[in-house]
Amino acid sequence: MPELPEVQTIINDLNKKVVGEQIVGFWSDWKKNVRPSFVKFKKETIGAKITGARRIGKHIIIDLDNNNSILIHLKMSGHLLYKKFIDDSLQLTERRSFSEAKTSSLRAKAKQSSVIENYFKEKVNRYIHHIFSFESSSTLEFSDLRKFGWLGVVKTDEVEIVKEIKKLGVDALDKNFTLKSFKEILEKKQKSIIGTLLLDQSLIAGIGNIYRSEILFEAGINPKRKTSTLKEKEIERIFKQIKNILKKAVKMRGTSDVDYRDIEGKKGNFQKVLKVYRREKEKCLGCKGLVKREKLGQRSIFYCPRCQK
DNA sequence: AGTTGTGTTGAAGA
DNA sequence: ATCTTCAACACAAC
Repeated sequence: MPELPEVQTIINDLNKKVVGEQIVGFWSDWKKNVRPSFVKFKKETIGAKITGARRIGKHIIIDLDNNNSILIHLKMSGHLLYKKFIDDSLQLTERRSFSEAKTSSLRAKAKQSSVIENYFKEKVNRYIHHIFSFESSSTLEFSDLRKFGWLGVVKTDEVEIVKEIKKLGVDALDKNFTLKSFKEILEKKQKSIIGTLLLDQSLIAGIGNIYRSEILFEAGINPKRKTSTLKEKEIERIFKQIKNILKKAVKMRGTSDVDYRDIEGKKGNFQKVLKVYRREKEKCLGCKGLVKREKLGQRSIFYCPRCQK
């Protein structure tokens, strides 16, 4: 789910709210996605204080004061939730058992308590698989319905050599990603389809399925164009919109089209200004035509065939 | 009730 | 190399 703007929003909030917290506990019920292992992860993180958070592409990096860093990828359905105040009636173990219960009698029992019922009304609280607890008694919880997300601990000075990070291309909002470097990437990838190229994290890191559609709409470029056919002016338009759309989406705290939430469980705002994403068969906002949905590779792409040439 | 799609990305196959 | 398909997983919508 989260693309660059959502991850950046999480990073900004972590830096505001979680820096200084000391980790005193870590719990997980999906240990196979904890690296290098649940036991080693605990050993390397417990007792340390959080010194800051940063981002590379869609990866979250939480730096600790013991020369270790926690790496997190939220993949499709991951969320980080920071909970300052945990109601006494909602102890961790209790929340866990209700969370696992889903439809059973335990769930029925959960409904008898209005606090717990409210808690589980937010879907994001029903799939918590990893929990950090802090000395202050607040928690950082990793909710992940589809369990694709992972987290791990590495030495801070070895973050860049983790294979997932190492193979990333330049970050889309990094100042080193310039029009010149964009042109060089296109030069090397003459045979690529522009809509597909924008998703390739090994070339440019951070753009996902929502923003590639929005970027190409704003640039007026048909997603199926081969990169070799793009004219100078068109390349400039795409580049400008990559920066423009991503920055605007960060300002608006990301897109909560379906289930993205910030670390307080609140929605972003960019879904209110989406122009083509998930608007198939609706009126194009630039002309009288209809927004089209097609498959590019395995993924849906949304565009206006009239506005995007 | 079975099929299809979902904001990600790695690995396997061609 | 490079592209396509599948798999990880759970759920909602058709």
